[in-house]
Amino acid sequence: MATSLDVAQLAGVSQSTVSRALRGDPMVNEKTRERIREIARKLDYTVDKNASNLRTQQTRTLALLFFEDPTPDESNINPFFMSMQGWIARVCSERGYDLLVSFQQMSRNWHAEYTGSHKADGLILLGYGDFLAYRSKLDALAQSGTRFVRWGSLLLDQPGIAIGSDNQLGGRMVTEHLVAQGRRRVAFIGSPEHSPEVMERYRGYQAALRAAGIDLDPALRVDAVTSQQSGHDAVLALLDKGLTFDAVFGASDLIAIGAMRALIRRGLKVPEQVAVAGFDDIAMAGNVSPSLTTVAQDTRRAGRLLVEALIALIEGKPVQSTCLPAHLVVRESSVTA
Amino acid sequence: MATSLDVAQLAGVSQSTVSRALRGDPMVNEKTRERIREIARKLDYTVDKNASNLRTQQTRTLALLFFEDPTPDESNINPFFMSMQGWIARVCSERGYDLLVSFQQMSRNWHAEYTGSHKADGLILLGYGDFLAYRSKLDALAQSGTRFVRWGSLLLDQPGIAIGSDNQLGGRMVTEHLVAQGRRRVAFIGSPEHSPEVMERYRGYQAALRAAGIDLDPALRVDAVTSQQSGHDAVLALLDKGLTFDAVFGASDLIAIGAMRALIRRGLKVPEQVAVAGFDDIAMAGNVSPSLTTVAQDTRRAGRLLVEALIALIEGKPVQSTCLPAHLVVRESSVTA
DNA sequence: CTGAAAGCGCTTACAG
DNA sequence: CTGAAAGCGCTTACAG
Repeated sequence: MATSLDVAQLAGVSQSTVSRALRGDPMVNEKTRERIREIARKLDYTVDKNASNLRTQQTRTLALLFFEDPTPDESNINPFFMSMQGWIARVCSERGYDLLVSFQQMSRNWHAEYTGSHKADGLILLGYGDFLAYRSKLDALAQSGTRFVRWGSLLLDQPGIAIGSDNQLGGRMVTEHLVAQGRRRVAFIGSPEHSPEVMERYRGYQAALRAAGIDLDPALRVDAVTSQQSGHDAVLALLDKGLTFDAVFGASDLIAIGAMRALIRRGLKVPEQVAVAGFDDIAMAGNVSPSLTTVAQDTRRAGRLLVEALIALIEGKPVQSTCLPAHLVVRESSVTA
Repeated sequence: MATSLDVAQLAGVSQSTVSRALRGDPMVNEKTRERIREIARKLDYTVDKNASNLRTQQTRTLALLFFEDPTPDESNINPFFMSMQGWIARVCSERGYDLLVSFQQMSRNWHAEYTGSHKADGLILLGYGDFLAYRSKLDALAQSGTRFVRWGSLLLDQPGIAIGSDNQLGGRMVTEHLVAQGRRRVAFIGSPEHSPEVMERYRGYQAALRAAGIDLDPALRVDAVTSQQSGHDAVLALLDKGLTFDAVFGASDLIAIGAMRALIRRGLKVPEQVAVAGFDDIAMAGNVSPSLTTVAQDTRRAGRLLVEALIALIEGKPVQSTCLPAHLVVRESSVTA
């Protein structure tokens, strides 16, 4: 593998000049620069990132950390996050950054592992769940001067920059929509205590019911993690308790789709007998049958914003937390013809 | 940020000893080792990867390269690849490797960029399409001694190690299944010339028809890239030409799902009038309605195999290309009650 | 069992 | 405009 010294030798210049020429330093004579570039190309020479990173103390690499919670579940990742990652990866490459991707349990050392070891200049935190448990890690990150942005709730008391959807408004809109369809007994499936985002969606749900003069029935709230299975089981639990309800708001599309399957399997008609709505607008939502009413989050814009906020942070520019608008997408699962 | 020298100073030993102790060198006195470890922990010291990589000339990083083809499409990545990536990431972390993820167009320099610059010890190539165009890149990779594995076809004349599904058998099984349902006019939607995997699926389709004594009708083959839109448009094209067919085999689930939508929109009953089948078994396949008959590829096993083959390659161990079994998953879209 | 020293391949003041 | 030299923070023969 060629080094800058090999290039220098062939070009008849010093290694310093090669380094300068390849970095486009205008101090280097244009002709020399071109000659050096040509030789480098012929030799398939590429700057050794480890050497240059070591020297400059930066990596031009961002780390994307997925948190799997609460169980290190064997099943697939929420497609919503996958879609986000797609955009994050694109923007990274657009901005000349490499992207390190890693799945994390909330084990000991991830907060020190990336920036301490100079693997990355900054972190993007995605899908972390229980914010109480993570709080101390976030504090440690902030304390150590690590640059990071997280996707999620914009709760006031969390350290660092956050980009997130307007979960509360989203939850409110979707519940208002269900109520507008004449539904009075709206079940909520999800775990507000587990994740601040779900908490916000739940608050929106509460607010909408309150505004409609409908009393909250605590029995209609069932815990669930973000998976079809979990949504499925939650509906069965409601049904088996003999509770009646005419609508289900799943805290995520995966939950809602699982819930819908359970309803249909038990012979209930969606949306006639039970209307269903979710949150996220993953690709599947538009393709299930009946197609799923949901709250769309703009993963494209979110991905871009996350990357750009982090880079700004790294470059020492001012950055603000941002709340993205969410919008209601009405489909078949909530509207009777 | 603490360095090994800081730790050494506090521990009253030399920097070499710190380095040895932290790497678990048994030469170092056990008590000293423990003491050093303790101090390192207190200081939140992490080995600088750039420095150690530079010294050892390896990175313990793998790069995952997605190829978007043929258009640098704005839309989402095939969920099949996303699922694969999930498993790849998990196995990487299990094996102590970091994972660099990058979307590539088949632009100039990706083949030199990763290993030449010591960003990664090896490459995983995913979703590359036109193998003719990539052939020269693969040759260059092989020539430069770059370690790489690719997901895809096991065509004999491609350089390097490949892991792939038995596309031909898969294509054959699904077509045989359609024929067994009494279908005689089976359309194929996909572009064999564009991708070797699709080519193999197409060959399986041909073989199954031949075995059933059904003449191949070239008019029933329509090009499509892997997207719902493309599958949708292909069916419309067939319909608008006035061609008749009683089954559609989409070269991917995305294509098949798009095809199904187009059929339904045009008032055709699936599966009664037209049976539909796909390939991949993405999560959506089981959730659309009617649920989609398809050929399942084991992304979990595939992801593991890709990572382990690449690591073996890096460690200089013998590695073989592997063809994974694919299996038919019969669902509602192909079977009349 | 431990330390002093070389060297991985760069970047960048400093000197000319 | 160019070169000689220091130094980024490690790992690992080599010597003791």
